[in-house]
Amino acid sequence: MSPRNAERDLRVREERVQLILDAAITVISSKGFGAASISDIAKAAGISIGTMYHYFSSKDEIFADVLKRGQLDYGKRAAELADEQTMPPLVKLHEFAAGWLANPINWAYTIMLQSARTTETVPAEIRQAVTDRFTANLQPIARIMKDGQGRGDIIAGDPLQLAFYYVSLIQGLTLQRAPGFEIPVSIDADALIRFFEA
Amino acid sequence: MSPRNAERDLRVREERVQLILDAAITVISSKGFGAASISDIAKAAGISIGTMYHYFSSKDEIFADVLKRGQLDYGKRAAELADEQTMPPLVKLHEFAAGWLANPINWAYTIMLQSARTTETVPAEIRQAVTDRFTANLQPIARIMKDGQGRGDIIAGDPLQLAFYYVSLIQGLTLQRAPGFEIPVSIDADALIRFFEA
Amino acid sequence: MSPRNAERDLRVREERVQLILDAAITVISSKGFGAASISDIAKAAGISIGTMYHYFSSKDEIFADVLKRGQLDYGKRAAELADEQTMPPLVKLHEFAAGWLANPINWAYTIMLQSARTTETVPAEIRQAVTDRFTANLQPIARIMKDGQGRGDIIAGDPLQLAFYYVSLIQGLTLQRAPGFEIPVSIDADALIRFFEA
Amino acid sequence: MSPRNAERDLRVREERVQLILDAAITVISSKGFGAASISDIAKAAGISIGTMYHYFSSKDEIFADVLKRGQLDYGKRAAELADEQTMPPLVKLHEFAAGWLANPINWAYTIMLQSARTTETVPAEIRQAVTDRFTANLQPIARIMKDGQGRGDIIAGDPLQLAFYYVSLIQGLTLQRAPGFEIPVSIDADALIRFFEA
DNA sequence: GATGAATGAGTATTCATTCAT
DNA sequence: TATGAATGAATACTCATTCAT
Repeated sequence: MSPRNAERDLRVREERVQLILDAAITVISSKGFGAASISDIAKAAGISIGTMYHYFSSKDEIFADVLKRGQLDYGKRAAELADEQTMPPLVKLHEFAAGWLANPINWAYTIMLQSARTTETVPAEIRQAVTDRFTANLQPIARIMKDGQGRGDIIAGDPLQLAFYYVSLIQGLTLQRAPGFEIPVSIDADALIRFFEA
Repeated sequence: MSPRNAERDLRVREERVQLILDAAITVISSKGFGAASISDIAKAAGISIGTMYHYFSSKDEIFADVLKRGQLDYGKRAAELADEQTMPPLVKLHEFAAGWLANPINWAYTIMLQSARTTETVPAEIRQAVTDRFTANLQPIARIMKDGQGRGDIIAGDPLQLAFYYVSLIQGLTLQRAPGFEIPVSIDADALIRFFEA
Repeated sequence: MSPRNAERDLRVREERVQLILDAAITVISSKGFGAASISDIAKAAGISIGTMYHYFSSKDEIFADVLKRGQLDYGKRAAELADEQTMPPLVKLHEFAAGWLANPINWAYTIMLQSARTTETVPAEIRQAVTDRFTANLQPIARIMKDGQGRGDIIAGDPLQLAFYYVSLIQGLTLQRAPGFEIPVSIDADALIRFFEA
Repeated sequence: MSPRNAERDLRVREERVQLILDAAITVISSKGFGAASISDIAKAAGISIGTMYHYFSSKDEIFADVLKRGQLDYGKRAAELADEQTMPPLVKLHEFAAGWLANPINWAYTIMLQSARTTETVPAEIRQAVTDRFTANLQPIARIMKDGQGRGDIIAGDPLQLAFYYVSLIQGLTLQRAPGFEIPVSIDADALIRFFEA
């Protein structure tokens, strides 16, 4: 019946979705979360508005998926580092922080995370899902903290709480990086991990 | 006409302005920065839209003034603590963090600060002013850090950088507090200042 | 506090509402129910789109109110005739039918009535309200039927059922009147009431 | 290529067309005339949108053809009854009305007929064609009326006018039948033809 | 023929801002 | 000063139609 190649269609679809999500986070990070419009995103992705709605049913869905993908990528990176066998824990923490701080787009994820969790108009189930993913992503970091404590490299304290403060500090720093309006203080992973060194 | 009336008028005006700014931050913190409308704020302040425009010339001005007042209050509090003579530096840091974390509205200031600094559509001079106030507010905190280092209470390092990381950590933590969607980790000033203890 | 005249404001409001409802039924009757847009109605009413939304919260509400007003007017006219003491019942039926058929806009009410009752996307409570009003409006007509039967002027049968067929016939006839595309049969109240004469 | 294939192709095509028209009237009768979309109809017919456009050049054409087929079917049924030799005229009227009222979809044809004839945006030639078919369809009904008058079974009056009122009454009654929101009056062919009995 | 992704004009709705009273 | 009705530009979303595969 179908003269189409179903497999290829699926691959094209996946590429399109990624294209749109990339465009979305780019626009959000330059225009701000509230001011990012569907037509801005469509323009950035080089597709029409109609096509956007072919892949996403609403602006909210796009934003939710952008955030979800960001959280999943971030969780994957944390899990990879936690499972890695040869790198010392402090180096892992350094790598993770450096990777996050290197991308000037990441502050946008922090804002979106916060907006999704605190804005009353966001449906409760989405707020819960975002919170759950955030909490789940703390686990691998906590494992790294615990490993480091076992080796005597990392300061004492509940590993989960340490992970939480570590992530909060990274997010707090991310927010300070406005291009062109830098604060006269260096933001670097070296200084950051010093707070967690034993 | 009489000086006493002019004086009274000025006082009434100032009260109105504060009333509106209070309403604005309340609405922003509950509905989110992007969704806060002029009519929401007017309703929260118990005045009409027309009256709002007697005191502020635009929505952007209201937002800018909300943020400015927040930054000034915050700076004043930091300066008071820095100048205080009897309290040990670590206790000052504890007090400051506890005060900030206690108010569930403060995350909204963090979001506004960030939005103002990173959104391209915000005029450059406002972005600069916000950054300047942020930088200035680091100074009293840095002084406290330096005092603590002199007494051997606080860890080594550039006091300004320590202040910056301290503030970033507070802001990062503030963002995690979504009412009803708490993360199973306690957020408290005790745990926070431990990172700065010598 | 208010420098406005509350009473006058209310009167202006009521006038505006009527103006909009008038414009709406006019547009609906010329462009069709489905093609009548908010901007068409605003243009016909000589006001801006924003003003429309000042008085009505949605297009659906406008349509519902147009229909409601039509049904209430129609019910009022039926009740007045039923209560009238001197006119013979058959003359009342003639008057009512003639009045309805005289207004070339009335077919639009019939279409709206039908659309509201049969379209699945219309909320059930509105569908029920429309049906209830329709049913209620049958009562005065049924009373006229009964009076006529008592005098031997009107054919036998359940008065409510007679009323129902009478109204259905009027509505069916209304639908046939397309301006410019007339059917070569006269539509008049005389012919209509003959079916109900004893 | 072979005549037999061409013939088969034609039959397949005709079946497809009927399938689409059936799907269209089903969707229209459940979602309403204005809300019926091409993709709804394609889904209901179990074919793709692209395929729809192989058989019909536009949405308007589909609607026009749905209505045309409905009118032709209806006219055919009327002609068959008129030509039938053994059935008494009143029974014919009863049969015709009962057949029409039995199908809960028929109200949609009445709405479409009306919309096509009164909406200004519909091309004049289509409006004329619809009117002409409607008028033509009155002829066999008028013949039945005349036969009945000859036998003394049916009331006096211009047969064409009687036919017109008869059809209008059927259409008016059809409109009242909203599923789930019935009016407490029975709608039946028995009651209907009584109005035409001598 | 069959498919459904792509397009963009059109529509409902919101909201900052103005201004007559 | 205070009010809130009026405005219209901006924005999310829909859907008939086209066309490459």
